[in-house]
Amino acid sequence: MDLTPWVLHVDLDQFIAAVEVLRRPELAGKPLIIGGRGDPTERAVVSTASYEAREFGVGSGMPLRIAARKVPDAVILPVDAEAYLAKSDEVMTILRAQPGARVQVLGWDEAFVGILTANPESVARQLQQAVLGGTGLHCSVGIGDTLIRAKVATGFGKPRGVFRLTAENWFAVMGDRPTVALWGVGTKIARRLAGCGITTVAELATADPDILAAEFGPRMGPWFAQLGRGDGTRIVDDTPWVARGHSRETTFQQDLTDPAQVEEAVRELVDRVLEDVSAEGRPVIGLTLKVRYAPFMTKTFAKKIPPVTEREVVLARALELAAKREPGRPIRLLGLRAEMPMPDDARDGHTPTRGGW
DNA sequence: TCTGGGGTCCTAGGACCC
DNA sequence: TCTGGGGTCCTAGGACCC
Repeated sequence: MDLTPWVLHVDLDQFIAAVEVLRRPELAGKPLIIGGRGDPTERAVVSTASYEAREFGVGSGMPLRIAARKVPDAVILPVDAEAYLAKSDEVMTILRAQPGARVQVLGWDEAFVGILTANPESVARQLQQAVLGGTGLHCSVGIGDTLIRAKVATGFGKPRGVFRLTAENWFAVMGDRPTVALWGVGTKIARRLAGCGITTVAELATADPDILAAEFGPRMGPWFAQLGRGDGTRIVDDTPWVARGHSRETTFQQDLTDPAQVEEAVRELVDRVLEDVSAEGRPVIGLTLKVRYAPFMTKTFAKKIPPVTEREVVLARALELAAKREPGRPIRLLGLRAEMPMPDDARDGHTPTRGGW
């Protein structure tokens, strides 16, 4: 037996839509859009669309209003975060129950599974069967010799499939694709890379490290080159997640103009944020207030503060931040983020990634 | 017809200190 | 009169992901 450490990336297919169909089987096969409070006349965006709705060009992040216009027959449902979290927990429990599996959760609907095996495809199929049998949900599995390759592989397995991406076939599969196909490269970075003459994954992999460092800095430069090669850690880290902070945001259906309204909104944000923070018993050591005046105009105000737990003190600090806004300008969104102190041992050793593990 | 809400990490530039 | 060099911390903003 030739046992090798493999990384499997498990990604549930159209997760949110699938959970809704489980609850309401009559929705199966219909174009389904989940977003906001389920009211397409409100300011909100699409969280997930079923494959049937995606046929019409609807995708996550699209304004609900526009999505509803594209698919007049769509069933539009409100986001039910608690239901998705509960289903997600079921899935993760099943994954952890697999013999020898180490599980690193990435989000509601995806996780890395590290496992020692001679046949990763067979393990992948087992995982799919276990998840389907236990929850009724289908998933795709990417197999890789690094986390990055496993994550990227999943896209080629969707839906309900399995795909393997390793050092052997990385360049054959990914080399000619645009850099934006990589996990962690969005449209902005892709454009800056193109400005350096780098448009494909293969070009990024062999790019001059000095040029990348000059353009993106000492950490991100080397990181992007590594990304182009698919290289990186193969260690699935199952240490429990410690949140760096918590935030709450509110988009107002009608812009706020009255200062008293703004103060009331800040008050409410503080209370909502503190619900999460105090549940963990950690003090607040920093606040960031986000103010959106118009669709493309957002300002943030940040302040480090001595560790504090009292609501009244946090509120006073938040109001100080709010006082820095442009007075009299209509506000479309307010957000408040509270930072919390990290245990010393949870700080270090992280590979630079954004919004990831 | 006009962009949610929850996260993470990186970088530039200024303040401040020695 | 003129402004080094190194370090840290903080703020503001950018980018990405699900």
